[in-house]
Amino acid sequence: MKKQDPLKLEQQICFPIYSVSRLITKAYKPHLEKMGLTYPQYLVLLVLWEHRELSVNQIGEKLLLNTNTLSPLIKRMEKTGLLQRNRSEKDERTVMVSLTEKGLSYQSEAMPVPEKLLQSLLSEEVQLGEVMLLKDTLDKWITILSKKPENQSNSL
Amino acid sequence: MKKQDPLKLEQQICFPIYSVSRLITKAYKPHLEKMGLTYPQYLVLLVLWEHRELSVNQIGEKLLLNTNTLSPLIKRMEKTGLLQRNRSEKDERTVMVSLTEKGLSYQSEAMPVPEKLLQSLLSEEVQLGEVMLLKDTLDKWITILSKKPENQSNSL
DNA sequence: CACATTTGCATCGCACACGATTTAATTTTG
DNA sequence: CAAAATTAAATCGTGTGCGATGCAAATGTG
Repeated sequence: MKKQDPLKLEQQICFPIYSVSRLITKAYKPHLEKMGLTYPQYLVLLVLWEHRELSVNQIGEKLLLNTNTLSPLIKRMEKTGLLQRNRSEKDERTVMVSLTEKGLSYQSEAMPVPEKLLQSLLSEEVQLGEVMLLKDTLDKWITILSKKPENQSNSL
Repeated sequence: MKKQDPLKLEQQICFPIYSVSRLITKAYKPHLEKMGLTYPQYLVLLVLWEHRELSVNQIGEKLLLNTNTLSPLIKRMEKTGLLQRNRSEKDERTVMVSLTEKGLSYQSEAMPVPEKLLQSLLSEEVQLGEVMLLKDTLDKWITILSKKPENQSNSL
């Protein structure tokens, strides 16, 4: 007999996700600002370390972000010398993004960060297995939520 | 033998949290925009439905948001007639926030929303029990992360 | 009781997010 | 092949988040 009032903050599922997301971004901060990075910029580096060269759209597909978010973000990263933007020759509409030496070189410094962060999230209370379960659930939700074409707006 | 490269996007724990948080906000949108609300504004209403009158700081404690975020947000909500702001008489520094009739009246419309959203997150793949586990983990992380005074910046 | 400190809120600047729109390049279709 | 439709980025406007700072009211200290 747990949920009496679905509007109580403590009963909410979404609020903890929203809060933890912000708290984790904050926990990343001291590690990232040594490199002059924000968390979303770090995510862009992650996919470029893995794929070397991608279009703006391809980065967006991997990070689930649209160009209206990515375009200015990538331009800021170009300005700080992390990456370069080049129009594709095959398709003039496409902008290919690739890392500079500087952007590549940050990989080694970034390597230990996720592990450190994970460690700070583990405790007596929260074991690694539990984290893996959580990740599984979240991954399934990403599949569900990013598929939804237009969310149900019947009674608008 | 799962994690070879800690920098691969798929290995990250934090990225799914970040993405799901944004996707959930988006999933809330069609429900909230009927009332002209954003998700953070909805959160403010949640705590006010529960507590009737709170200072800006008290709202911030419950939502883990600072006044530099809340002040403008609350002013926008005052402008749309959802709540009112009053300086406390006991302490002139304190601004007490309380709901208007309009803000109160939205409660009934908001009531079914969390349940609808939860339903949209459940599936063959994701059962209710799994969601409860996830919430437990996240709540523990909120405790851990919101306690950290200043995050470890040893090698700065 | 003067004065330093603390506290509560607000303001500023910057960086996301994202819906809506624009522009230019490519593809489709008649 | 020309007009229409589609696609890739970018731009615009609004609303968060948040570190840093400012300011006025309250509190603490000698």
